[in-house]
Amino acid sequence: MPKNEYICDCNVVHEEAVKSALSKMPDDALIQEMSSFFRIMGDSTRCKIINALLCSEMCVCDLANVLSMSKSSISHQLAKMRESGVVKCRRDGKEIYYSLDDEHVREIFETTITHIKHRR
Amino acid sequence: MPKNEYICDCNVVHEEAVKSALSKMPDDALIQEMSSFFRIMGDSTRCKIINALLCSEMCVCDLANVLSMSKSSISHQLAKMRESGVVKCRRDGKEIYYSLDDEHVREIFETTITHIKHRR
DNA sequence: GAAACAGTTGAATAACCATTCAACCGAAAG
DNA sequence: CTTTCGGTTGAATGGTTATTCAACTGTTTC
Repeated sequence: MPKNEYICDCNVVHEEAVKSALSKMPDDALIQEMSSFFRIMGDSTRCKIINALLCSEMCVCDLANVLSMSKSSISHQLAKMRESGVVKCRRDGKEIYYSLDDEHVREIFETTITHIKHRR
Repeated sequence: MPKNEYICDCNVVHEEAVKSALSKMPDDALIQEMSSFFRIMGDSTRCKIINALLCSEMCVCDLANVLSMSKSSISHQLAKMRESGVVKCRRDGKEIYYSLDDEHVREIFETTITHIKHRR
């Protein structure tokens, strides 16, 4: 009789809860997209960008001035934020205007502010 | 006359928007706490942990079995998640039970799932 | 069409971080 | 008090990532 029938280095304590959690676990693609979304939000530079975009859409030069950073650095961040579904953009002449992807992003951001302030 | 009166390497395009965004920028402490919160959510292992905790509270061994990972690894992650206000814990005898810090965390997590699925 | 300017991109460096391993702590049971 | 077991912790390492720099696009204006 095996001492431990589980993969990890300990015995399961609550078998029903483990089975239930396993059955409700989303597929790996969704987990990857979620963690990627949060990872992109999880940087102080990008949080400042999101904060600026809460007010109004902005071009790269505007954001560079708000954050006192180079265009290049801001552009690199915006590219990642766009890829992860945090911001979207539109071109108008020479300028490219960035804004939050949709209201979900605003909601997630503002609920987090509430959460942080609440637990202080 | 200086060609560029701004800190960054380009001219501002929309001065009013920049000023407005600067005046509404939260203090640095809040930005740090927010980005730290999101950074902790932004890892596939930790997203799976949060998913498991949506169902019910769990001890470290339960989570190790759900994720097929070592106790040590799970424990390291939980320590960070606790520090950033994602989970809380309580001791009952030998076991320590972890759960989501509060309903805000659940709301942020579920809104993000909705956002990801919506933009697919 | 050439200059000017908003923005992008790739490579390189330096800082950061997830997992592993081994040792350790603390509560319960014998 | 000793053993057992759930859980924590610190150091080490391999992988990831933010910023800088320099070169490059694409659009407008002259």
